[in-house]
Amino acid sequence: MIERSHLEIFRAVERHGSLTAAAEQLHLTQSALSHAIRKLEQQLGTPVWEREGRQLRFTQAGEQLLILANRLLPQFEHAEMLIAQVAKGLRGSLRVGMECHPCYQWLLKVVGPYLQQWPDVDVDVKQEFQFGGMGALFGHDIDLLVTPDPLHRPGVCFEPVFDYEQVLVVGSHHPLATEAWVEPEQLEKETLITYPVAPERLDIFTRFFLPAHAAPARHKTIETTDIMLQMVAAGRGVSALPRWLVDEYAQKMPVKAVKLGKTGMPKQIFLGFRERDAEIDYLTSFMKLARSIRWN
Amino acid sequence: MIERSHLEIFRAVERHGSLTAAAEQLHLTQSALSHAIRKLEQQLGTPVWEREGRQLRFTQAGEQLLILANRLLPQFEHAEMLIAQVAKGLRGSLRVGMECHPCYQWLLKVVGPYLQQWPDVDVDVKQEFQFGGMGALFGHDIDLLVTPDPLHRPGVCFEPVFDYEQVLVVGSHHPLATEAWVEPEQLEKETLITYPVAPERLDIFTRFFLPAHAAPARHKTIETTDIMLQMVAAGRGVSALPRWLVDEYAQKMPVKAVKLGKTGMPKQIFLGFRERDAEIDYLTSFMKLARSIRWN
DNA sequence: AATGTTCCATGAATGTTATTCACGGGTTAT
DNA sequence: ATAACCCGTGAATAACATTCATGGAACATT
Repeated sequence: MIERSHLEIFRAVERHGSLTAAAEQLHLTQSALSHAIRKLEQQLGTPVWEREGRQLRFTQAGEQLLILANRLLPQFEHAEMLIAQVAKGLRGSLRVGMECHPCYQWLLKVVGPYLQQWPDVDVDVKQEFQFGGMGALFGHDIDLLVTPDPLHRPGVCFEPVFDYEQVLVVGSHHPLATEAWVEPEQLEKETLITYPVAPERLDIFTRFFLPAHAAPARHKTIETTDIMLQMVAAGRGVSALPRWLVDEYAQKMPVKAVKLGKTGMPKQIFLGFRERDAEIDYLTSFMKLARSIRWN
Repeated sequence: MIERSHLEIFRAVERHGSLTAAAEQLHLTQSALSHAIRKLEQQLGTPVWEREGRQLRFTQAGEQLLILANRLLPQFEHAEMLIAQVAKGLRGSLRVGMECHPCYQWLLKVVGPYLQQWPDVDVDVKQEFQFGGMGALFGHDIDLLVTPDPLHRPGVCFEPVFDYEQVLVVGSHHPLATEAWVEPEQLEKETLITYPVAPERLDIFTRFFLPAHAAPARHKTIETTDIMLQMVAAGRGVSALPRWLVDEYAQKMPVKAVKLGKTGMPKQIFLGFRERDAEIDYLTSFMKLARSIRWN
């Protein structure tokens, strides 16, 4: 009924004082405006302005329309600007899903510079998914998945963004602290502390204990990295974490990293994304930035 | 660019989940919507939704449009409702101009019931006009003029709304308080207190003193009725006011009304309005109500 | 698998609407 | 008075929106 064009006419008429002048600004003829308003008046059932000699005076209905125009038109224009930015890939929101607990520390280091580089992109981090990280990616709950195990499926791509070594963490005074590496059997009397994740998704089980048909004495789960390492420092157990993470904590608490097996346990973190999104600049840019972050 | 119709489509699609269902609600065909959105997408330079198997998923641009739709459409609808009421004369604002100081007391008695009767009409009272009450009426600064002297001109109508008697007010202990009426000469040693208005617009001068070639000893002006009557009660002067007003104050302070001349001074209050506005219900209703208010 | 249903996209045909053009009447300024 | 300006109106036309008819893709059912 009331269309955006009507509001445009009202605003222009108010600004310029006459139909003719308003028409010029709108790149239309005076006649077009006259027709448009006439029709609107018929629909509304009331005149919106009255001629007072040569000039127009808004009626109360007209005043209402004017208020509406001044309130809504800027919103239309703002939205168009926003969408134009979205279209150009300059603005958007990037929802990052995490399937790897300690990676959160790593992500924080990436997000900082990224927000600088893309001031109009909002970054949102999600950590729990009803149907797993892949489900979240397919269901468009997230746009990017940080995971140590890429589950290749049509429609999604994975790119490795960084390599690291998974190590055993022990308290500084632990007997194993001085070993060059540990074998599974050496941990059979230890308490293993992990994040609360199914064992089949923990490399320490799938790639270390199981192949050797060994197992730790006890298995505890803890949600946060800080508490976990405090437990380890207190000699209450051992854990498996990325070396770079342990190195950071080792500066402030008595923990030590020990190689898992003689050759160590190399791991990779991947970023997964929907194939379709491969052209979104602010998304690929995130991956590029992620790869460039170096760890000493 | 983004039209109201686009927002309608978005809202309907969100509510019903499919183009077909949305089209039905909007009394259009599915094809119409498809075309409309296609064109919008071309203009915006970005798709607004994507097909995901059988159903649609909004893109980020689409989400923006959805937010816009949910914010703006209710405003359009509200404005249309408002204007419909204005058109029917059920809603509006009534700006009342006062050219008669003591009438303010009277107006208050009318406005109360009126606001009850017309809950959607705002009443605004103005008391000062750059070009007089008539000028304000013509200039659309006010819609209704309360005045004791109707100045008939083409385009405006006046209707008497109430008759009263203008009387002299004196303190209860004043020598004149016991008189049945006073003549101009009896006031030649008195101080006359009036509102701050040009003498030629005061009936006490034009209809009482001037015809008798008499005048009061002094003339003071006071803005408010309360202070004026306190001065009179204190014997510091006399004044001319409507009888109904004096009667009200006489209950709480020692003042008395005395007839001006043997026959008294009858007056009328008129309501003036633009001829054009004669059909506005809430305006004529005000006058009708004003006439019906009785004074004991 | 084959079939039917549902939903959307597309292009041509058809209405419908918006806009312009041409004109006339009214108002203001010179 | 006269000219300049502004608005309203109606007919002609250009632009647009909508429908119709059709086809393809994704599900659901058999």
